[in-house]
Amino acid sequence: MSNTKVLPLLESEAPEAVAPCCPPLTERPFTAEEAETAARMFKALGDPVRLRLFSLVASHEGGEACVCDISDVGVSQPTVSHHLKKLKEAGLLTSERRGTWVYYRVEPSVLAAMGKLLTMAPAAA
Amino acid sequence: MSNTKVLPLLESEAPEAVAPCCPPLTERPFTAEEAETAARMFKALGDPVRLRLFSLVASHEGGEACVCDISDVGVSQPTVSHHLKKLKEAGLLTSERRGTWVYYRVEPSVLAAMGKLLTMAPAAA
DNA sequence: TGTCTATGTTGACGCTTGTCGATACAGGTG
DNA sequence: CACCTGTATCGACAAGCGTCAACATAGACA
Repeated sequence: MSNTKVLPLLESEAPEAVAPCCPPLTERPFTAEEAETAARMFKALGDPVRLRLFSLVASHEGGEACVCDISDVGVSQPTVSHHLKKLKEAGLLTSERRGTWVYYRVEPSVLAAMGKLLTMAPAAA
Repeated sequence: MSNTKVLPLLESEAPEAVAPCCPPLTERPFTAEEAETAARMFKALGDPVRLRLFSLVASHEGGEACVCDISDVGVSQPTVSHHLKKLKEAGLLTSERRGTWVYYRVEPSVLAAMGKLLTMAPAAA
C-alpha cells in the first residue's frame, strides 16, 4: 500500500493526501493528527453533490470524465467547479486539461486507504 | 465490559444483508437519494473530534465504551455529548444506559457497508 | 429525603460551507 | 483578429456547524 504506482500522474497539487494516513478505525484510537487528516477526506465525501460527482467520475469509462459529462447534478456550473476543486484538494481526484475540456480522474490509492480505514479488525475469524 | 468477544465481524457472510444503501462508488453513478444517504454517513466522520470518538469506541475492548472512557479529546463535555449524538443519528453508533454510565458501541454493518462503498472494482485499471 | 456524579439539552456565539450571478480565463474556430 | 464554448474564480448571501457555559435530567447511595 505504500507505493502502488498504478498511475503515471504525480504532478498533482495535493502533496500529502496520498500517503497512508491511518490504521483501521478499530485498531487503536486515532491521534489528533490522524483524525485531522482522515476527517478531511471523509468530509470531502460528506456532501451529496460531491458524492454524486465523485461517483460519476469513478464509474465513468476509463476512470475519468470530462466536466461536461458529469455536470448535470442539479446545481449551477460554478458550484460544480467548486465541488470538483474540493475533491481535488482532498486528494480524491486529479485533473488534467486536454484542449478545450478538463478531465477528472479518481485517485485509487486514496480510495483504497479510506476503504482500509473502515475495515473491521480481521481478528482471526 | 463482561463480554469481551462480541464483535460480529461479517466480512464475507451475506453481502446483501450489509449494504442497505448503495453500490460501490465505482460501479455506477449514484442517484440523488443514494448520495444523500451515503453523504450523511461520510459527513458524520468528517469531523476530527467525531472521528476520534468513533475510533475510541471502535477500538475499545468489546467494541463498546462508556462516555467517561472516551471524553478526553480536547473539547468540553457538552461537545462530546453533541458529537456522540450526531454519530448515533448517522447510524454509526448505538447507545445504552447501564446504571450510571452510558455505553456506546459501533454498528458494524454500517461500517462494513461504507467500506464496500469505497472498494475499487479490481478490473478498473 | 437529599446530594453527588454522569450524561444530555438549551441557547447563543462565530466560523465555515453550499449556493448563486457575474466575471475572468483558456482554447478552439472562422 | 473576433467570437464562441468550456471551465475557473470572485463576491455575496443564507444556512449549517462546532463550540461553550448554563442548566436539566437520570441514577446511585447515604
